[in-house]
Amino acid sequence: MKKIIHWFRQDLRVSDNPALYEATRNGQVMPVYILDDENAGANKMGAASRVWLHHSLESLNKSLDNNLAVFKGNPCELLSKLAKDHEIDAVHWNRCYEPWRIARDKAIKEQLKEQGVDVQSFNGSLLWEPWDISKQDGGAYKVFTPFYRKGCLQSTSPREPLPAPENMEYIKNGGIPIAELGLLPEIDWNSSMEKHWSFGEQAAQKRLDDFLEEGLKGYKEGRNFPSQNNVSRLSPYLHFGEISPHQVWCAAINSALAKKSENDLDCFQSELGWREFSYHLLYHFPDLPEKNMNEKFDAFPWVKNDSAVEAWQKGQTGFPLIDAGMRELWQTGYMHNRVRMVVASFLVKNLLIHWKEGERWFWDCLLDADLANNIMSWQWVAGCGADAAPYFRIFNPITQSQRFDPEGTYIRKFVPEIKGLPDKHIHAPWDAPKEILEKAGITLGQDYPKPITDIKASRERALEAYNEIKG
DNA sequence: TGAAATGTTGGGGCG
DNA sequence: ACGCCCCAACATTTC
Repeated sequence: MKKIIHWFRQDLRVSDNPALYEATRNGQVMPVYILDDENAGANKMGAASRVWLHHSLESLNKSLDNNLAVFKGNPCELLSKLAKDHEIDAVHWNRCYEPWRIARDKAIKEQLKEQGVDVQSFNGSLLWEPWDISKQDGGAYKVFTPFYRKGCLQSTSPREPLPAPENMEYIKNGGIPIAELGLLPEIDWNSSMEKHWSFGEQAAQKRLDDFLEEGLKGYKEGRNFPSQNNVSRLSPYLHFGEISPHQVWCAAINSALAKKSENDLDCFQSELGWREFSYHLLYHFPDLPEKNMNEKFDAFPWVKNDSAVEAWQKGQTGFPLIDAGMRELWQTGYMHNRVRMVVASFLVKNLLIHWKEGERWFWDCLLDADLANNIMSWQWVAGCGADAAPYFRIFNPITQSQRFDPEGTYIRKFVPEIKGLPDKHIHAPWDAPKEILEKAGITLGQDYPKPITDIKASRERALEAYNEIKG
């Protein structure tokens, strides 16, 4: 019997966990989690993510019959010491792909090997490894469609999920209580957010099942409407590995509805494909978090405007759809994808604020904050990323609102102070006739802000700014 | 995974 | 009856 540490990182589950599965087949297991704030640098986990992590660790610990050993500190030192103290034969983990984690893990592997400890790493969180997908000429794909269709879909199919290990034999160990990681905030802003979610592996499976039963039908169209329940809302679970993309991919293919609506299935799978694309790009272009993929944007005339940024963050821009989205983010730790695109376009294009500013806010507020996805998506919206939206594609927040929230259901949920406005005027209150505003009990500038910018003028200003760098 | 400007077409009102 | 204008409605181009 070998003695093996399974180091949990972004794989907080026991089913379809390749590294854990192999460990339990080969010996006794010490399950370990280490909160590493020392190596992350600028990419230290945000506040909302920490709340999610807290609850997910509690859940995982239960699944492991309270055998999860939790630590805070530098994983290299901690693992090295644990291995010595407990005469460990091997350390297992599932791979992570953020540049700082790759560098850290490489150093840890060397350290442990030097100590005579075997290290095994596995793929637990990507359908295709970034180094297995490349163009004919050997280079990395920079365009989504060929990456996905030629690269991924014509490569080997994702594996079938593994079962949860049975009859695990644990190696007892200390560690600290999860509460002592200090993941929950001192001021209680989290409990209202928590009401919107269930945490942990079983909750993830239930969310997947519910989505496949209720949301997948009509996904292709319905996913655009923030008041409809057609999106999966699996992103936080995927980020922390409470569910694997393999489990999602295979369950979707095998679901009852998949055969009936292939378009919906294809569309949903391609969204998982975008996740793969993000990781692929971050792996091959590790300076993406700091640098514009398109260097022309280094000369872009970004504007500094703290009060505009603050209005955006707090959902006080005077544009109902934007404000609804930003408040959904603040209140629930999540924002519907369509609305993410609209609020991002507004910040970057109508306000000319650097995408990094929005990226940092999302990083801190999103429960699903994920370096690869967040960076790729912001660069995509800003127009500086790989296969990005062309610079002249500027969302009109009013048109988007009329098109994707026609009855104002989503707006009324998160911007209740204007809920008395009729559908026709809820998208642009400043255009409503006086008597209608009065009837709804709204004085613009008091009960709800006047718009902080002129959409037509700011659009033209953005086009001029982009023209400067077009070259 | 846009929006606005510009171009084209065809039906209806009207002198 | 006919031509002219207007303007939706749709298509194409441009940003």
